Amino acid sequence: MADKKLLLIDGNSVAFRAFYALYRQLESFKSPDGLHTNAIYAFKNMLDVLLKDVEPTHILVAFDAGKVTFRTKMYGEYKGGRAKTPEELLEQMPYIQEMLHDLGIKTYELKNYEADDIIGTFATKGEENGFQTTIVTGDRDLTQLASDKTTVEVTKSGVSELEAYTPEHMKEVNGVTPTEFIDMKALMGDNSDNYPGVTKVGPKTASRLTQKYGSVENLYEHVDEMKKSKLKENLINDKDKAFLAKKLATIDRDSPVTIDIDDVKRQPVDYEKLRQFYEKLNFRKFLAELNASGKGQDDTATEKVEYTVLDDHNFKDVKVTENDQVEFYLAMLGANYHLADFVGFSLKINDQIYVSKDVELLEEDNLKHLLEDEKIKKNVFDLKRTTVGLHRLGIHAHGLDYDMLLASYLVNNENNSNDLGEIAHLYGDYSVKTDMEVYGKGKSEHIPDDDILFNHLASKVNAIEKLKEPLLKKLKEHEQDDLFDTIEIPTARVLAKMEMNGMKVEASTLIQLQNEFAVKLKELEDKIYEQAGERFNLNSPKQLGHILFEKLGLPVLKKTKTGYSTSVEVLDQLKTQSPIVSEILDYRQIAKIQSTYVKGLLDVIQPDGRVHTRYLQTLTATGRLSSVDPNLQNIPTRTEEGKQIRKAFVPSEPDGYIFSCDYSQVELRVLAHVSGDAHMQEAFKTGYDIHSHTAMKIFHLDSPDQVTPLMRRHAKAVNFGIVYGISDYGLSKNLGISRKRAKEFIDNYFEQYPQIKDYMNKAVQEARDKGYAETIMHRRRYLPDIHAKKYTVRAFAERTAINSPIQGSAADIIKIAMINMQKKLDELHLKTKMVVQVHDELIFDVPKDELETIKKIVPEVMQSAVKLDVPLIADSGWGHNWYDAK
DNA sequence: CTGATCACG
DNA sequence: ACGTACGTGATCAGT
Repeated sequence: MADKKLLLIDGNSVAFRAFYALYRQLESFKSPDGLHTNAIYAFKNMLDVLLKDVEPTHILVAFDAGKVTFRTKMYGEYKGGRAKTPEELLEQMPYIQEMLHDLGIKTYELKNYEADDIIGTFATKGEENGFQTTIVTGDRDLTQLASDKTTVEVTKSGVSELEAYTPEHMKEVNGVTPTEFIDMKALMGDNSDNYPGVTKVGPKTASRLTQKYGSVENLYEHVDEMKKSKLKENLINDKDKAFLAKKLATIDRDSPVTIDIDDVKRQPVDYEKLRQFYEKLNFRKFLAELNASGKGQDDTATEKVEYTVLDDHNFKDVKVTENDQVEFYLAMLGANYHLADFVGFSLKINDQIYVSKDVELLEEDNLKHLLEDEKIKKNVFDLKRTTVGLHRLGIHAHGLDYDMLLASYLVNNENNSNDLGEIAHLYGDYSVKTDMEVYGKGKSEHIPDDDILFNHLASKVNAIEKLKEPLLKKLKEHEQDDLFDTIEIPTARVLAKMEMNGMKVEASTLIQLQNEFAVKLKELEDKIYEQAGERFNLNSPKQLGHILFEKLGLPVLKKTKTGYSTSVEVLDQLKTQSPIVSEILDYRQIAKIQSTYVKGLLDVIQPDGRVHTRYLQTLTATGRLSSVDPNLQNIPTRTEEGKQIRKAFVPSEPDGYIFSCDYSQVELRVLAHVSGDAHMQEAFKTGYDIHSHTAMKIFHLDSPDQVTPLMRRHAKAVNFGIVYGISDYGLSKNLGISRKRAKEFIDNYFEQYPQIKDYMNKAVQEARDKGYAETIMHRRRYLPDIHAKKYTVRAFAERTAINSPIQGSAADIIKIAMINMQKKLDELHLKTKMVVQVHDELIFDVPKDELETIKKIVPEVMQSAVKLDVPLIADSGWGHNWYDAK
């Protein structure tokens, strides 16, 4: 017999979560009849995940039957004062029930009882009948039902993440057993259900008392023995409240339900009705799934795309003029397009689609011309990838001036997918599958049969064409057409050049370092093992924690989720306790450099003696680039050992130079600009050292001479903190000063730079009003969490609202500088190559005789990228390797 | 595949 | 009473 598995879902609570998970898309999720469908859609998505994970034999979705329950009769204020359920959600509830019915899932509600009680009752039935039970809810109340046979999954942020409450997890979180959780709630009450517990008792105190006394009843038997205290007084005064709260908090595990466990057995899906339902609500994704599964089909079978397969004979038939609409897609298997195998290509010219696996056809005159002619405009998905791929075939692409990937990134960068199919789905087009569906993943990744592959490639060019207009319309609505045309598209072209050029890395230098570091590491290892009295894996935080905190008995200053923390922060404080600690720190530092940089870089030097990174242009939330394979944006610079790595980065020509130019304080200058703060602007205009200036301001000094190095260091941290959306706690931790002192710094700061404070308030308010934060070039970052109920979540969104326009505008600025820079290099026919970007810094590979020109033009171009209310300053350095270019 | 750690701006 | 600085990527251990 199959396993007996019971899934119990709190329908109202999950629908509520589902509704808010897609709240931002509320108005885009509408059926043709005008019904909102976001909660129905998200509910189904979540249900699919659950069905897959749990594989239940029995399911019940319980709903609340109405406002009046035995609890409201007991206590009139129960769940009073709650915000009314939004009408847009209420209207969806019957449809959720209808959908569940079509899916063969039982729904149930019971007059006078809440969904919780139905679930409690079935959880009991499940335990009695030998079921393994999973409960899913958005409400922590139900966690009291957790047992060895019953797991309670509580939805975390959104609906996709779940927190599994087992008795063990309950113990970790609340320090009590599931049953004791009821007593804990009795003492602390429940704000969201609007009943009080004992005055001044919160989760901490409630947990402590429950752990000590086990139950409310037992606590009150012993209350007289307690020491005189405010707490004791409160406990005595609020005894009635506590007992009432206990009744309210207790889920009825024996409510008079009229159905039994056999009635919730999963029934067959009614595919025909389900299809009609999806059609009525315009759920194209689920319809596509139905089609794909071949279930409940009618005459709308999976869309087959018409295409012509190109080969040696017919490729000449492809003809194109400047007026044609052209889409092109070049397929490679694998993320790293510098190396990945070609799979094929697809080409759409007006209504005609061509596909082929033979990418060498692209080198034929007519096709090569099509791709290289600037006047023939091509729409693509991932301009940079396409450009690099074609370059490997000897084709120099021009006229790629629309990129679906970049467009979708600008419109909404919450989803950072790089998959054409996934992105198409976001915009309601399910005609194209994801690469994962077609190619598989991991071990089973493979190229499918021709008809499937060709259909996939054809559907891609189709989707690029279909979604172009809607995406351009969105860009226009967002006032992002300039950002798209004059920044992102040209940046993609510049980055393609930088990546293809790559940077020369001398393996010999790295190998020499590798040997030196190996000796140092061996010495350190020996010393550490000797003091530890045993050999162990130094790279394992777990084993290291065991040695330091259990064997050697060092004090535990910080813990992680999984055990002792052994981070730098902790070890730095323990340095004085034992010499082993300093040696571990040294070991860690060198081991990091050895494995990540020396070994890591050696692995990615290509046969041309160079590394070819990929800049990810559509990943970050702020508009910055990121760099992978290898990451050239985190090459060490802070320690001398680390810095040595930079000696391996050399110019192409032996007597050439690496030239580096970085913006000075670009983020603070952006802040001075966007805030309009007169004092900060003045400081930048007069060319003050900004951190000293800040030190003068916050320490009330008259002259820069009075600023000590410590004051400057503190002021610098405050300036950084401001950019990050400061808190006194964060600053105090960073500087190792008291929280009070940190608060003084911040207060002084805002007093001295009042418009900065105004800016921060305005940034947060604007994010609340608009739902997003925006850079000087209209790059957006959506911040749905700005309305979150939980303080931590909301506060994070607020800091983000402050930081994103600053970090993002700085990213806009350097992108403009890069575009102008490449243009200048081309105009002057220089051989110098721009090779690396590190957020506020550009690195160049310069032939000897161009150094003087570069010294002059690079800072000029960078400083004039945009016109701010304060000057932009860029500082240069150069040498025969990256280390010396400072 | 996730978490801890540490490299960068 | 609570928990916090903003962005990233690579490596390793251990589930």
